[in-house]
Amino acid sequence: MDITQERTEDRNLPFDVFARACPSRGTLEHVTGRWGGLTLGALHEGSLRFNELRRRVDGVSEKMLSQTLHALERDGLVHREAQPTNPPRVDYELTPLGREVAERLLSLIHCVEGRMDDVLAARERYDGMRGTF
Amino acid sequence: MDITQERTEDRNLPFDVFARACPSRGTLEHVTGRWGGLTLGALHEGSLRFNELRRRVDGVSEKMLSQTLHALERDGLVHREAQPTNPPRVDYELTPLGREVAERLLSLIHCVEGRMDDVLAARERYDGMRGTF
DNA sequence: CCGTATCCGCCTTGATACTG
DNA sequence: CAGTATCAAGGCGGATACGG
Repeated sequence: MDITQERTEDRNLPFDVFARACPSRGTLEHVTGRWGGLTLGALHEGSLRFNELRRRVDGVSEKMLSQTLHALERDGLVHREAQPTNPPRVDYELTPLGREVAERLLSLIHCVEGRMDDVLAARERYDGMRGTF
Repeated sequence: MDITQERTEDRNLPFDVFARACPSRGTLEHVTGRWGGLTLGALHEGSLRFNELRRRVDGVSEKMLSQTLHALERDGLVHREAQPTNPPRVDYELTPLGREVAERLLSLIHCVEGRMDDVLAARERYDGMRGTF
């Protein structure tokens, strides 16, 4: 019932991410978490319905997507627009704040994707070290 | 013995982060994981030794820091420099690739930190909705 | 000082079933 | 379609002890 379990970290103390009790650490984890980032990334391309999102983010379960969306909505990054029709239609889209965050996140994602061959090469070097030496 | 448990995701397929089997998803998780991001952030300020890092990143255990560093080193984001002295001294620092990634990550972190009051306000609104009526 | 090895509890996750 | 409820399983992460 409590959306996403907040623990000890969420008290109001100075905003130093490195400190255990920093409130922004929680939000950061929602954003960078396993599904949060991919969800924001998907929504950056435009408004999406629940099951569209589910199909787009490969591997996410209904439950996790639901939890993720609630957390992001609560943090003010995602806006939920429900139409009381039948069948129901619910659209999710980024808020202005969400767009800002998503853009920086995508910059990171693209950076990693673009340098992926470097990463793969580094891995082979690393693994080679331990195998032969 | 296998550093950081790689699962099904790590095959060589097209680099579409949204796909379950995308190799960059793994690296992205190392970078944005609970401790990966904070570790990169700390190292962005300069080279650090193991225990300096451990003190800097509040709440990380030896085991998790060790795992995190290995994953980042394997991905070519962090360089490990061991001096065979006694007592041993090991310095960790970002590689050029690591610096690039860390900068984008920090941009994200600072964005979230800077807008934290918006987030907190959004949360109060959200929680208020569910409390009353 | 710099880690690795082992144990173990708990939370996250995923599957399934169900509701509006 | 758009979710919530429930439950079992296992991996993640912490604590501890030990090794180089």
